[in-house]
Amino acid sequence: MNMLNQNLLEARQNFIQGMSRISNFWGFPKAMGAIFGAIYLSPMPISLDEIVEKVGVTKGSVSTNVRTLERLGMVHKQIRVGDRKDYYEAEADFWKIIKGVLREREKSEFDLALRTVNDSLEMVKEAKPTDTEADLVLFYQQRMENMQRFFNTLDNIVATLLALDNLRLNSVRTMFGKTTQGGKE
Amino acid sequence: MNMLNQNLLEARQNFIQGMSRISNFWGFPKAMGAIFGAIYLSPMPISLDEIVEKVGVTKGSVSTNVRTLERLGMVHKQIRVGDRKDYYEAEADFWKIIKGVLREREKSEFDLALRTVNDSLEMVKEAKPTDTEADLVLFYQQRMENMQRFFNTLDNIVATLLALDNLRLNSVRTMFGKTTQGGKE
DNA sequence: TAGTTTGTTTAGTTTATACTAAACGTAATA
DNA sequence: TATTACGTTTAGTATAAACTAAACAAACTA
Repeated sequence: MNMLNQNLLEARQNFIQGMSRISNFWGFPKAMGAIFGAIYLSPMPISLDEIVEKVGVTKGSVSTNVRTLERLGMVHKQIRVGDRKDYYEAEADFWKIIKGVLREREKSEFDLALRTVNDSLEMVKEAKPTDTEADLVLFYQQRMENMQRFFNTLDNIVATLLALDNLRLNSVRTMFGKTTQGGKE
Repeated sequence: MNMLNQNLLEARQNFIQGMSRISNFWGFPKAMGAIFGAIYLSPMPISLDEIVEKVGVTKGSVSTNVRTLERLGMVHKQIRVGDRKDYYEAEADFWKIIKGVLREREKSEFDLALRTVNDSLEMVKEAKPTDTEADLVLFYQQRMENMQRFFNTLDNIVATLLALDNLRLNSVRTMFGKTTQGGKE
């Protein structure tokens, strides 16, 4: 099952390398992007060892990275009866992916930002200022509430988008792009 | 010009620390967030040395971090005649900020992603496949074009949002949030 | 039961990044 | 000209993250 065509090999290599760069730029491990690239360009579900071969990193790295890819919904694990290998295939619907990523962030640390601002705001409100401090307290309040509103609005936007997903995000797609994007082909 | 109220000090400290965490989470330097927090909570434009005092990092760190903050449009430098100090004030319109950040990303590395996929796609198209490779070439093309469409759509969305900014993003704000967010107060 | 074949975990190394401390450059002032 | 007051740059250090190599665990196979 070896590929012969040199041009194809180069194209794949170039693509994988590009995914690596993109991944790195967005704050993810380089290998993670490369691994996704390899899986994404595999016509058949691909085993861990094949990924190792195509990407050129160790099994350990692939193992951990592929797990976070799966957690993000970017790849799907496939197990087969009578075969101890795991096989992975890429999620080709990128809108589904960003939905998953948003949901992840939403949960974890997004509303922690909200809580932080809230706490500080409470502390300000509890402060008993002297006359000279009255203006400052007011200013602090305004600023923190301003930020609070912003985070809340962002929160609503994300929530709306996630809810919109029931419609498979078609509305968003058609609202903006000149080109439309299908799901899995 | 020392602040006396202990509660206010704690509130500010808590806020700055929170900004630090948020910054860190989104892949920016911790000090950067803290510095923005300090500037954001200053009623008057604040000098570099005052930032040092309030945040507790060195001048060098503040110098570099404040510069990237300015590049992102999160703070604005203010110079005064007959005063060699630089003063900084925070941009309080967060929608303006994310617009700036998006524009930054847009320019730099976003369409590099597009170019990468494009290049790989070109390489695939130039490949002269054997009969057995025909299917694979087709598959590669489909996958890469699929990703290309996605990036293009994203690009369009960002561009639309940026254009929408002429309306000061009011449409987006009112479209989603239950609460509305004013600009500078 | 011993031996393979798989994926996972761990200990250690490498690498990248952010920070500190201090030198530096520059402009105003005495 | 020397001094002072500022922002910037640089050399070195600390820290965190990602990767490698190898040990390990589990499940199947002979």
